[in-house]
Amino acid sequence: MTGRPEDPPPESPIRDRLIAHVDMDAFFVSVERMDRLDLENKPVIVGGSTGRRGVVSAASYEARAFGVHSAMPMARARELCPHAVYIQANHKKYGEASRRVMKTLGDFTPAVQAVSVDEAYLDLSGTERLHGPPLQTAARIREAVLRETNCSASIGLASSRLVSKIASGLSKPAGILRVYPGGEAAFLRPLKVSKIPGVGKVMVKKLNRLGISTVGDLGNQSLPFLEAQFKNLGSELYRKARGLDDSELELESRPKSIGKETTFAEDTAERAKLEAVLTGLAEEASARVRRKGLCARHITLKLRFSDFTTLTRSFTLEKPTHLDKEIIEPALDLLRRTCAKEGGNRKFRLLGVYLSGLDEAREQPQLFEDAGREKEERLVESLDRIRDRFGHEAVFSRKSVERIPKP
DNA sequence: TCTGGGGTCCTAGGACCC
DNA sequence: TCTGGGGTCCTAGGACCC
Repeated sequence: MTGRPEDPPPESPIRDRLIAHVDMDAFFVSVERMDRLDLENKPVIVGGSTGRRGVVSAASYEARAFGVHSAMPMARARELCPHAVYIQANHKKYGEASRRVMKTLGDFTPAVQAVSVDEAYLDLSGTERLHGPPLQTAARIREAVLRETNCSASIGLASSRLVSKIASGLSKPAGILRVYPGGEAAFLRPLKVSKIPGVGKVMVKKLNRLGISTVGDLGNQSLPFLEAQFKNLGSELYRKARGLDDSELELESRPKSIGKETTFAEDTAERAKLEAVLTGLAEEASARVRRKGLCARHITLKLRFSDFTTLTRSFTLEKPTHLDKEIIEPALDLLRRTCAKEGGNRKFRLLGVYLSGLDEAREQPQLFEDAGREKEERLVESLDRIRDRFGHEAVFSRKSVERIPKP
């Protein structure tokens, strides 16, 4: 990262950067509209997949007019907007559309950080001679995305990730908003504190209790006061309120964790079913870890009871692994121990497995006692090949098959 | 109204080591 | 006998994001 001629000298002001935050508008809805012209101008709601137990993943602007928003329980959405078109979320489809969006963004700069399926930061610093003035560049990016994917995007332009993200949010839908260097604090001052990324429901409540409702109010507080109230978060708030953010784009990153969880259509206390489901979840999570060429050291079991209380139990392996059976066994063990201790006869609402402590999979030295392991490696390899062609459901372990009740 | 599934980051206590 | 200080790892929980 050092010594390249285009790097600015370290003392040069960071605000010379030009960061764009590209945020797709109601992305899942746009993708669904690609192959359904009849959805144009109608309220459309894309929702979760667990029977009636879903939440809204995306709502078209027509649906939002009725008060529907993402993360809202589907039951509530149906009350507010019964005449909307309801569509089951298809994440595979959105992932493919997302790749096309990111590829299009990559035509403007190699410095693209995809932060989620529908959002990316672009570092456009120094591209003015190539692309022209920033606002014009943003308009061309928006048009290119629309042309290539038929999806609408909003774009914020500013000197940092923080401010460009807030700007894109305010410009929605299909807008472009630029905050000029030096104007960050004035731009932020009138906004509600909830506009600051990282300030959620809990923090808003706490701030409001202190008489702080706008970013301007927040900016009037002293650093010691905010630190006393919020510890480390306080100093972050102090900086964010002033639009200060010198964080870099993360252009290449390895995931920190990979997990798979599911909410049952109906709560259950049936041990055989729980173990079968957990086995399936662990297999799928470890298959995804393998696909990325990684190994995991920590296994976390997540469970949620009928009353929505949620707990996690984790276990650290001696050696990282990506083998199904080395993950399934400890996961089942965590489940059994937890049931014995605090399960009682409580019904479960959700089960999940998360794998973390991820690292590159390394070739293990071939020891004699590893013959069984070697066999296991070849087994999962061939299973993965089948799954690559036919999907994860093409192959089940004996355990998860035996115990999954026939639909 | 009744709460998905994929994640990230932070905090904090206790164990353990030097 | 009374009792250090720092660092790292493990575990659990919680806020937050899309």
